[in-house]
Order: sequence, then C-alpha cells, then structure tokens
Amino acid sequence: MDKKPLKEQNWLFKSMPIPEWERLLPHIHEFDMPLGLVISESGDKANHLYFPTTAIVSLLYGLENGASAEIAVVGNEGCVGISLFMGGQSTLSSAVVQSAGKSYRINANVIMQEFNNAGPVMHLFLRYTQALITQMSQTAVCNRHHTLDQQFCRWLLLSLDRLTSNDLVMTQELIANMLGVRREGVTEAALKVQKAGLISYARGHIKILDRQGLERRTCECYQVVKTEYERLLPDKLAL
Amino acid sequence: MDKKPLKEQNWLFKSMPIPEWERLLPHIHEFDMPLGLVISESGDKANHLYFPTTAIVSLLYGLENGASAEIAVVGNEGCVGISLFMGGQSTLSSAVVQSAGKSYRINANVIMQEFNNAGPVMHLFLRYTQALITQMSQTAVCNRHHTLDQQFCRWLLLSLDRLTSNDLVMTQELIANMLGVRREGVTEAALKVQKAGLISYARGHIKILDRQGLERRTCECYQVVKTEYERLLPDKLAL
DNA sequence: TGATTTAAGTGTGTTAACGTACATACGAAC
DNA sequence: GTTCGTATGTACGTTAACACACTTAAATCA
Repeated sequence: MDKKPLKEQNWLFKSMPIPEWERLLPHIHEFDMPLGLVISESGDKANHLYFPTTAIVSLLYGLENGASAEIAVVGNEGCVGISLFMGGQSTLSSAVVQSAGKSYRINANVIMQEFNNAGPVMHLFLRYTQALITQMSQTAVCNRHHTLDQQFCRWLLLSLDRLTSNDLVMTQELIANMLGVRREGVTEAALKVQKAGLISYARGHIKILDRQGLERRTCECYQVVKTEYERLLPDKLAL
Repeated sequence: MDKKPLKEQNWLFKSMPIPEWERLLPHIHEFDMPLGLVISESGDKANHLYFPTTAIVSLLYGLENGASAEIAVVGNEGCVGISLFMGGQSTLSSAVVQSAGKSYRINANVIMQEFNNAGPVMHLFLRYTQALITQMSQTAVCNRHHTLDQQFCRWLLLSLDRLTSNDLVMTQELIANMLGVRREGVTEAALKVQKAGLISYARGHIKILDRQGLERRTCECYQVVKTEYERLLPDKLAL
C-alpha cells in the first residue's frame, strides 16, 4: 500500500512549517476511530487534540429531551478538541465518529506548549477554528431556512468531501440523528434522491452515483462553506 | 451622571490586567452605534475591534434569497470583529446594531500587536471566542428543535441581559428579521406572551413585566448558554 | 385637523415536518 | 431453511410555521 506520508494526511499537518512539524512529530500517536465512538462528551475535559485522516467526526449538540443536532463535521481538513487551545478546556458539544477510520492525536500539554509560542501553529489552529465557526453559523441558518431534502444532500456532500470513496456506510437512522430529524423523514428524502438517480443504497450502504446532481439539489450552504474553507485553509498557506 | 469607569463598561476591558490595559488605553476610541447601523457586511475586511458598552449588536447570516438569521448577540460582555485576530480578516456574517448605544473600538494593528504577544489579552479574546461559539452552536440546535414562542422569549432575555433597563426599543418586524421568521409569527408569539402578562408593548416599545415568567417560558437554550458564559467569562478571571 | 406612514392584528389556505403505528424485506445466525 | 434482528417503506392524522391579503390603529407631519 502506497500510503501518503503522514504530513500529507491532514491539512493541519500539511500546513505546518518544517521546524514546528519536527517538534511535534515525536508526540503524534495513531488513534483508531471505530464508528460510533464518542471521543468526548459534553463538558468533558479535553486531554488530546485529534487529527482525523480517514475518519469523519460529527460535532453534536444535545438537548435535555434527548434530541440533538450536528453543528459541524470534521475530517482530514481539521481537528477535534479546539476548546483545548481556546481556553475553556471543555465544550458543550460532543464529538462522535460518524465514519470509521484512522486519526492521530497529540497530548494536550504538547499542543499548549507549541500554541503558546504564538507562532505559525497557533495561527494555523485559529484560522481553522474560524473555518469551523463558519460551518456552525451556516448550519444554524440552514436549519432555519432549508428543507430536509436539501440538508440531506448537503450532509452527503460534506461526508463525501472527507472520504476517498463514493460509498458511505451509514444507516438512515444515524443520518437522522445527525441532522436532528425523524428517521422517516430521511427515508423520504433518500427515496426522492434515489429516484432522481443520484444515489443508490441498501441497508446502511449509500453509493453516490451523481455527485454533481447532488450539488444541484442541495442548498447554497454547501458551496458557501466550501468556498470559505478554501479561502481560510488554502492549499498553500502563507504563514 | 455617575458613569462607571471605562474599564468597568465592558467585560473584556474589565478582565484585562493593568499593564495591558494601560498599553491599550490610548488607542481606545468612542464609537456611537445608532439602531440599524451595519458595522460590517459579509466579507468586509475588519479594520477595528468593537467593544459595545450600552449598544447591542446582532451577528446575522444572510442567504441568497434575502432571508437571514441571527447567529449570536454581542453586548457589553464581548466584542465584534473576532475574524481580525482569528486570522481570516473577514467573516461571512454581518454585524448590525440591534439596540442603539455606545461602544468603543480599537484599531486592527494595535489589537494584533497586543494579541501576538500571546499574553493575557490573547487568552482573554480566545476564551470569549469560545463563548461565542457556544452561543452559535446552541442557536443552531434551537433553530432546529424549539418553537417560535420559546425563541421569542429567548431573544428578549438575551437582549435584556445586555441592557440596564427593562424596556426594549424594537419593532416586531425587526425581531422577525433577527430570528429569521415572518413578522406575523412574531406578532402571534408576542400576543401570547403579552396575554400571559409577561410583557407589554406598543409600536416598537417592549416593556418586560415578569422576567422570571419569560425564563420559565423559554427553552433551555437561554440558561445553558448563560451558564457556559459564566463559566468561560467569570467575574474574576484567573489570567 | 386631516392625511400619511408605520406598527400591529387577523384570516384563510398551504406546506413541511412531526408522532405514531405498522408493513415489508434483507441478511446473518442458528 | 427458518428465524430473528435490523433497515427501510408506508400511511395516518397533527402541528407549527408558512405565504398572501387585508384591517386596525397609533404616531408623524403637512
């Protein structure tokens, strides 16, 4: 297997200058993320910063009545646990693995030491945090104004962007939990999208057939966030 | 008039250690905020960091079709323009004065210079930013799961917390724009709340009669965010 | 004082999502 | 090959918010 070098496997890794990267490298440890793993619950103290490579993590927000909703998705473009360096130690959101895969993690005090140098790594993390804020904001507005159909497509695209394949392992029940809607609602949305020939699925396996079709069917929110991510997290970052 | 000393007029000011405060003080300039003033539009480059004292600012997110929704409220507990120090220079959200009043502002390069010292001011700003993220996240979930009635009460309370009086100058039309709902919907919600004896209002003037009643009527989101703000932005901050 | 603007209230029909209940149907395990 | 668990489909009535059209009423100003 011709795995990409570690530094290429996560955008934050990739964007670190060499000296900082070499300082952190000895402290980077692999961390496996099986589907459904709860990386942190609401209020937990963050002990590590997690960098997904092939895994996808959902940031979820729960309500008293058990209902919840996804506020952002994190894949190989970012990291989980920003409250660590933002200063609060914990967040009210919880982080759950939405698609199984690999990740790496770094211990809190190593991260803090590097962060407090106020060097390129700090600016990198803050820039990423701003991108995350954009995603959360857009999600808030999307929840208010767009249809379940559109949000379903958006969700598929968000996942797709963070995977290498065109197949998602994901039941409608799980998608419903992420979106914070009924399972039956997802079934209806999925049926329509399938009838339109954009996806095919069976018992927890979704295959994307026409990505561009999905992009046409979703709301603007998908592209708006994507464009802003590309602005904030460009391939070549001037640090 | 026995105005409070400047340092007491905004939580971020108040929480700065004396040396940093004295460094910034010469660069703090008064800035008047009339109702409806657009402090920054989506995509604008941030040139100042604004610290409301008696004014309240809404962070709004607009959609292509003209619809929009508020994602957070900023008053004398925070600042407007975090993209300045987060590194992106601009945000997709716009900032609009929701309740007229005073504010102060500091020039971008002065802020950046202080921020890049990686000292207490940086940690202060980041901690506040995390509080803001909490508010945005909760708003996203609230938009998904709670009724307009509850959100209307929440909105009143959010404003109330940032004012000294019990009167809001605010038409239902404006509230509707903030919440991202129809004006008629706000009328209905306001009527119910008025009939319950919690508020009275007329032509753009809302008087709160029973604050605790409002707190009972709103969703958990209000208290959850408030508690988290108190955790992240305590009266006495250990810096 | 009267005209005009602006804020708020009302009414009717529509829609998207909800809750609940149940029906199918695939796949793995015995 | 039958059984059982889980994933998905369907069908009902209910609800909150919608869009649109209009009325009432207070404030402002000629």
